[in-house]
Amino acid sequence: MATRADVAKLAEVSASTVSYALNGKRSIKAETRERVLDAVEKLNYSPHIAAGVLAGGKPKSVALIFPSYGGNFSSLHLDYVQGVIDGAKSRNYHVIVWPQEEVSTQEIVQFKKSGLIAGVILMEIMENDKRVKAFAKEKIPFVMIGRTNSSKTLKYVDRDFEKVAEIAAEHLVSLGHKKIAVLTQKRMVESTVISVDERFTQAVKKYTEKFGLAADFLVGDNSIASGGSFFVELFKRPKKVSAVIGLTDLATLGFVNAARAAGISIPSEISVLGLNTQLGQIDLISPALTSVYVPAKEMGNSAVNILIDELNEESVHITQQLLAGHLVVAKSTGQAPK
Amino acid sequence: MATRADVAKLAEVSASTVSYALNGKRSIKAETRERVLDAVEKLNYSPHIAAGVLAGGKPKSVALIFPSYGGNFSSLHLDYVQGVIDGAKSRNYHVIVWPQEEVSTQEIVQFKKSGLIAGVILMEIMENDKRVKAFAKEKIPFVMIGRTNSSKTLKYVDRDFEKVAEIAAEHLVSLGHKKIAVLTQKRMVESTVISVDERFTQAVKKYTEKFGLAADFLVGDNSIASGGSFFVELFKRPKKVSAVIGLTDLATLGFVNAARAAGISIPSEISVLGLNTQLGQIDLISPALTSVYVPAKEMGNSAVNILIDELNEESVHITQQLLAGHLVVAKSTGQAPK
DNA sequence: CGTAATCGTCGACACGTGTCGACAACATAC
DNA sequence: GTATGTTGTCGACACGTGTCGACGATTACG
Repeated sequence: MATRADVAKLAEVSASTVSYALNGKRSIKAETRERVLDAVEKLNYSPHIAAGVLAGGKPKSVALIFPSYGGNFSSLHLDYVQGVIDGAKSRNYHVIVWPQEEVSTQEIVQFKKSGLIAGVILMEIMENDKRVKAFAKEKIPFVMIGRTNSSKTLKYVDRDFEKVAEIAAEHLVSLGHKKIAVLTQKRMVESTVISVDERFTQAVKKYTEKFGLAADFLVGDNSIASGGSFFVELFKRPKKVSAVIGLTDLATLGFVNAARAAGISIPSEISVLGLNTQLGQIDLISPALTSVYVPAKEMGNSAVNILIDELNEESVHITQQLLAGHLVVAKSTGQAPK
Repeated sequence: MATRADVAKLAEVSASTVSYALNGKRSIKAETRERVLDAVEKLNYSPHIAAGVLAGGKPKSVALIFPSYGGNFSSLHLDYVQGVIDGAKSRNYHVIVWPQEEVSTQEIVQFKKSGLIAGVILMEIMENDKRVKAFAKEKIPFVMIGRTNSSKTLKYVDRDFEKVAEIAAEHLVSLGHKKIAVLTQKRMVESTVISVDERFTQAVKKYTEKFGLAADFLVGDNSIASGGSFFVELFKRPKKVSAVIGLTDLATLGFVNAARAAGISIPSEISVLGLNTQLGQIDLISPALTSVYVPAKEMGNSAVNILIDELNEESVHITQQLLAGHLVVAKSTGQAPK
């Protein structure tokens, strides 16, 4: 395999000149650089990464804690990871993944000391996350996908719950809806889901009020069965609603299925709008669900970019970012019945 | 950060003794090793990986081509990846992921030359896969998850289609079924799905015959709608079947939903058995689907173990492995109606 | 007791790169 | 003309580890 010395010899320059020609840290005559690049091409040279790291070069790798699979059928995590990988690649970084285990944190700290890792991307953030504390203590740069209430000073990418709620409320209002129901999930202990759900619920509360929508919040869990119960509960009430916002995938799906089974037409009798969902991406629900999608890939991409910006600390950068995602209007929402 | 020299000084031995005490490549007096290990502990020393690689040590990392997300809702890929990561970790290897792009292959070749990668895990194998050719040409060790018809001499982990078919056929026969239908997918061009589906179809053909099951093969695609069509087609026929094997997730789901909507009871009127599915893992289908699950994590785990075995080439090892996965009996299959 | 083999340890070197200081050539300013 | 940068290049060294050859100490064996 070709080394810097080989390139230097072929280009008839010194070894250090080759380095500078390649990394641009000192000025090199254009003609010389040409010669070097030609030689690089001819020898198919690429710098030995380990040697570079050892010699004090900054590592070009980022660690990613790979989520433990939670058991729902969401492709969310896959998209996060893909966003991170693509983002890293576009900036010439590599991604090293770790399983999400207790020991991993300690190992990453060591790996960082080894010089192979520049920073870390975390997902599935929990309240009082031990990893967060460990990385902060060791001063290892990290960015979170998601956040907790105590994340004020940390770097993260998260959903813009308020914006999503606003988009949703606005959409329904624009269709003439006045009374709606919101299908929420009951608080789950020690999970990232807690805050996500609470935040969404609060945001929806805020924006439905703001837009003058009467919203009824139903609490269940994220399952098909729960979706069916929502439907039953809703239609035995006297004062009916004309639209429903579902905050969880399975419950929303269950609701739609129950409605169809009961002969209730969507959207002519009731509109259904999904938030925080991946459902629309697949042909799983009928009619196709109008939703505000989770911009998962973008979030992953953004996270890794924030991290790399920090590493290069070229200037002051964004350290916290909220992404809403777009409303995709499909077949499940329509004009409110008169 | 502590280096080997620091450890050596504290343990009052030479630097090389520290190395040998840690890697066991030369015999060291037990008492000396103790001293070294104590010093390592005290200084929280861990070897600088990049330096090790540079000095000729074998890299302890494996590359994984991260699948491009195909758009179905399967968590299959997530499980593969998790299996690979866990397996690698249990053998003290790290996993570096690449997006599945044309350029990645070339980059991995370079990375390998850089000495940071020992081998590669491939998934989503296609016929005439360029990556396979490239790695074979460059003599980079790799293991595939999945295979093609021309994989005879390559290393891979794949599903044991025959065994799965046998399990399925046996289960239905044991419940007294005589006539069944099989829901298959039409050939898709240039995708890993081709061979998987063909292999399953052939295997099912073989074992239904072997067990004396009359099987009717219906061809559609993997969608809810297609599942509905299957149902319609099946029930307008004169000679009815008592059980159905679904080879794809969405079609199977569509079939079950259509049956329920039509008031056909599962399993008392018709049994449904899913192969090659992740469906049962989630509360998405009702009644719960009896299935032979894809042992995706095990496959990932196995693949990385085959790779690492090869790298260590301690002896002759398994180079090809077929995994069936277990039959999980749920609520969707029962005795054939008389 | 003498010789050979083995054990345990040490010192030295190579691996390939990043980067600092030095220095010649050249441009700029007065 | 001299004094003062600026540009372009080179040589040298450090980074931390794996491992080879050497060598004294110990053991085995006749």
